Formats: sequence, C-alpha cells, structure tokens
Amino acid sequence: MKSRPTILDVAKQAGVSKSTVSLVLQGASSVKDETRASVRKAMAEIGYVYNRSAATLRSSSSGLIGLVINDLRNPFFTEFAALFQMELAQAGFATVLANSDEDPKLQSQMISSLVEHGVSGFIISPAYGDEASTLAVLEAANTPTLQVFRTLEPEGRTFPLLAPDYLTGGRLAAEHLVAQGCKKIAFLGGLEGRPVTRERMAGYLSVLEEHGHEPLILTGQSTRAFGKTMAVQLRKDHPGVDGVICFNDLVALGVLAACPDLGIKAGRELRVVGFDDIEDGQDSYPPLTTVSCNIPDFAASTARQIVAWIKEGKAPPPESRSPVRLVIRASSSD
Amino acid sequence: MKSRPTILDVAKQAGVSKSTVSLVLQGASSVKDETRASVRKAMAEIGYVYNRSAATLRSSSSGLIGLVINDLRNPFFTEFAALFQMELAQAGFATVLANSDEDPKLQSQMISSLVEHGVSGFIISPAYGDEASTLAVLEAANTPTLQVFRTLEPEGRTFPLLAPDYLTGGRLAAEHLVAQGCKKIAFLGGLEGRPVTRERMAGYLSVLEEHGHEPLILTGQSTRAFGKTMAVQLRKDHPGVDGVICFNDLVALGVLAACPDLGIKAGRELRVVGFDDIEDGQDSYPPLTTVSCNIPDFAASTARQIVAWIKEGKAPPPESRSPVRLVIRASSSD
DNA sequence: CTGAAAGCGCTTACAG
DNA sequence: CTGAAAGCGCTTACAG
Repeated sequence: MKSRPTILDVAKQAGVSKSTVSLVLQGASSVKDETRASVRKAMAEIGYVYNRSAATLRSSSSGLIGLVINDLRNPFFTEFAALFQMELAQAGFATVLANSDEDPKLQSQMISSLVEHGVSGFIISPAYGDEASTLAVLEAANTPTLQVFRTLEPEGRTFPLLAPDYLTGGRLAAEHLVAQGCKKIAFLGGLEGRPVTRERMAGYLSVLEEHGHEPLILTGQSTRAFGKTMAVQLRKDHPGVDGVICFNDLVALGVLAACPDLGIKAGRELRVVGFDDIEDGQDSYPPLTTVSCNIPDFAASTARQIVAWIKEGKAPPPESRSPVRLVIRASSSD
Repeated sequence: MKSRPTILDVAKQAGVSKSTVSLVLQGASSVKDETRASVRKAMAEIGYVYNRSAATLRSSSSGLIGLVINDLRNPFFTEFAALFQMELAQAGFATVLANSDEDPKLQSQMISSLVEHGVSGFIISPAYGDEASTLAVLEAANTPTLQVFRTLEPEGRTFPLLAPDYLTGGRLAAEHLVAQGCKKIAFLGGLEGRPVTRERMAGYLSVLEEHGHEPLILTGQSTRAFGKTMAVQLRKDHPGVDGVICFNDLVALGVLAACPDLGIKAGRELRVVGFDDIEDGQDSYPPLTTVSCNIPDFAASTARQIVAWIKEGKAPPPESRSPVRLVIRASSSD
C-alpha cells in the first residue's frame, strides 16, 4: 500500500503550484482552460485521488449526508432510501445510512456517530420514543436537518417536516369506497395515537361522518401478519364489513393474502384499499388499490431541499405536504 | 454556528495535555483511570464532539465502509443491507450506501466517490457489465474489498467472494419437488448465463437427471411481473408442468399471484418453490416454500470478516459458501 | 503515565 | 491568473 499521490505531486507533475491544483479541484472559473487541462492530465497520469477528509478538515463540509430511517426493511422506506441516495449522488453527495429499527436508543447512538463523521445534513424518518434525547443530539449537531414522513415534534417545529398529505389520502380512500357502494368501512392497522395514524384516520373519519356511516377502527402493527389476523377477526366479529382502509400496503396485502382461505372474494365482497403504493401491490392478487405518495418525486424533492439548505442556507418552511393520489386497482373495484 | 470544541479545549478544561486527551479518545490503556475520568468529564462539560475527518487525515482510517448494492429495492438485498449496517454500527463503523441500480457506469462513479471519502473497506454486490472498469477502480482503491452474492470474476479471484451455496439450494428445491411427486418440473427466471443463475440451475439439472426427468427452462427477469407472465405461458404452452423452481422469491410470488385467475390451485396442481426466503413469502397465498440463505447470519458474518480484514489484515479465503436450507410451506405441499 | 513538536492533505486568504 | 504561508483537529513518535 504505497501512499496515494497528493496535490503536491500533481502540482509538480503539471508544473504549477498546489494552490492552482486546489482551484482546479474546486472547479474555480479563474483558472485558464489550458492550465486546467494540463492539471487534469497530470492527475490522470499519476492516479491522483481526491482526499475528502483533508478537504473536510479545512473547509468543514464533508459532502456526506446522514439518512436515518426507522424501518429500512419496509419497502416503502427502502424505495425512498434508494431513490434519495441516487439523487444525492447526482448532486455530489454521498449518503451514510442508518437503520434505527424503531429503537430510539440505537437512533441516538447512530446520529452521534454520523455527527462525528461530520455529515453536512440529516434526513430522518424518526423512530418514536425518547424524543427529547434524539432531538437534543440533533440540535447539538447544529446542521441542516429535515424530518420526513414522521415528526418527533407534533407541536411546533425545530426541524422542518416533509410529508405526504396523509389526511387527503385517507379521504380519497374513504370516498372511493363509499362511491363503490360500501356500507360498512373499517380502518385497519397503524399504532394508536401516532400522528401519522391520526392523520390517515382523520380523513377516513371525516368522510364517514359526511355520509352518516358508522366507523370501525382496529389499530395495531403495520405488518402483513397483522393484516392476516385482522381479516380473520373481521370475518368472525364484524361480518358486515364490506370495505377496509388499511394503514399501509403491508396490512392490506396481509388482508388480501388471508381472503382465499376465508372464502372471501377480495375486490367484490370485501373491498380493500392500502396506503403507500409499494411495488408489491401491483402484482398481488388481486392488484391493490392504494394511496400513492409518489415516492420518486418525494425523494427528488427531499434531496433538492437538503442540498439547497446546505449550499445556500435556505431552510425549507416548517412543514410541507406533498400531494397524494388514489391508484385504483382490482382489490376495490372488481 | 460557533465552531465546535477541540481536544485542546478539552485538555485545557481537564488540565492535561492534548496528547492525553487523544489517548483517552483512543481508549489507550496507558492512561490512569482517574485521568481518564476527568478527561471524559471535561468532554461532557464542554460538549466535545470527536472530529473523525481530522483523525482520518492523520491516521488514514476513516471508520467508513462502502456498501455497493446492485438492486437495493429487492427485499433480499434490503434485508442484507439493513442487518449489515446494524452489525457494523456495533463494531464502530458507519455504512455509506450506494445503490448502483444494475448500472455499471453508475457503479464505477459511486465507487470512486466512496474512495474519495476514504472508506476503509468495500462490500459489493456488483452490477454486471463493464466488469473491467469496475474492477480497475476497486483495485486502485487498494482497500479490503469483499464481493457478496455475486462476483465479477468467474475465473480467479482478486476480491474474495462470500455467497450462499446456490447449487445445493437448487438441488434441495428439485429434490423436494420430486419427493412431492412432481413429474414435470420447470425452472423459471434468472438471466441467462449469469453465474448465479447457472449455479441454481445446475442443482436443479443434476437432480432432474438423476431421476430421469426432462428439464424445462424459461429464463428471464427476476421480477414478480415476469413470474405472472410465465404462469400464463406455462398454462398455455406447457400444461403438463406440475412443479416450478423459481430463480428467486419475487418470480415465485408473481407465479402465485397469477394462479387464482388462471384457475390453478397453487400448492396442489402446481407446486412452487422460490429462492431467498424474503419476508413477503411468509404471508403470501399460499405461503411460499423457498430456499433460505439465512441472511441474518450471512450479514453478521460479512461484517465480521470485513472488520477482521481491516483491523487485523486477515483477508478471507478467495471463496466461501454459506449453508442454505429449504423452508417448506404450503406453496409446494398443500 | 504525560508533554512538546511535527505532520496528515487539503483550503483559504493574501500577495503579486 | 498563480505562489508562499498558515491552519483545520487530530495522531504519532519521541522525550521525559
């Protein structure tokens, strides 16, 4: 492992001073094209590799962005993470990943580690619990920080929140089921009392009230397994239910998977709507009607905003909501 | 944004020299317990944050590991990435993520960027194509590099490969279907000629030959959509097929999703086996029989090996295969 | 067990 | 447009 060439080596090779090399590296417009070219050529010749640690130390900007996700195994977050990382790479930033796995202790630890690495910004879809400590670490970091999808601060906002318009999503889903003629519509999944659950549910509740329908709410884990269990329970305890709005697609896919064994025709006897529009829903049986949050746009917009904040100091507004839309498939309209 | 305290500030606060602070930071055993305690206390008092860029510059070890994945949206890889990241965090390393999205150009670019950030090691599940250029960038990095799941170097090995024993997996799947009484077993999905496809298929082929069965191979994309299409095509062109081994679970889930509309009873008339054991397969209808690669163990072992290589210079053997096992569920044994 | 000094590879003013 | 000098915050020998 011989040590890598430095800008001094490049300078020598190109016959200029190291300042000039540094300027070329930073893309400064003040360097003559000719000089720039010869510097670039020298770099290629000796296999120069930019050392960001050195640059970071001097300029205190690492080009690293910390992405902290509460549950990376949920395809919804994965899709976001993958797209966000790629957007960021385009803008010249690398993404340091941390999966907090819904564990606030782990979350604080990982954030601290990212701070040591000098990340220039944070994107966090936070795990709930021990909010004060997480917020304290983040605040101490004193670096642009965006909350996405969820917030640790239901009241007031230290860190701007970017989230889909969950409430409208809940409304769209409920209106659709009412329009399909459903008489008894249940809301399934979502942890009680969480802001996201509350918002999605609020949309559902307001529509039901407008139409004089009785609501039925069964909160719980947001997993396939919970969806399966609930399908069984609905059949047993609430046979009248003819439509369900699920907290997310995983729950909905669980419901759909349980239907055949229960002899329920999903999409006819039981109309099912999910939330998130993960890829799996396109190929389930039957294909899943769902509220799409348009993750590709959301990821691109998140990347743009954190980069703008870092580069130009423009903090986004305390809260922005991105549009959602209903994607109608056979699970609700057979 | 006032600048952060440095070890000098800590030293002043604690009344020791900055070397001592540095030694405490590194956990050197030569520092008196009492001194160590007072240094730690000083750090807490003034809110000191370790600056890794500075440490990296001097010691040329960043504590960053680059994870380059060909398709992060595939749940199989996501699960690996999430678990690997968490293992690594335990060992004091942060994970920088790059999704190459099966694009070799992007892959080279992202690797270069990670090299600039001074990653101490690479884990790569490579995208195929333009192998020479990817390998060149990696080689120039001159840092511990492990290939996982796939290799860019079918012959010889510059970078050790860690992969599940795909061949045995293919055999287990085929033997199981033969034991279930299947007479005509097809192999679905996997891109033609890729090493991973070849290995899984080889296991299948050898078992079929042992039993005097005719093989039927339909390669293609490894997606749910492909599985759905193939189910239709099987019904039309190869109605005799009573068992399928799919390249991965996504293909298998696609086949299962298509069965109801085709009037096929999956698990009886058509026995389906997948590969990977992603979570979704537990809750599909019917639950999916599959070859498990035991990702939690695999991720932990990968983390251990890269850390050992970095810290102790122990490179793993050129190739190691981890055990697989068949998980039998209703999709093949109703 | 602790201190003083040098240096990692850049960027940043400041001259010219 | 280019050079010489200082400094970012650590770690690393080397003395004591």
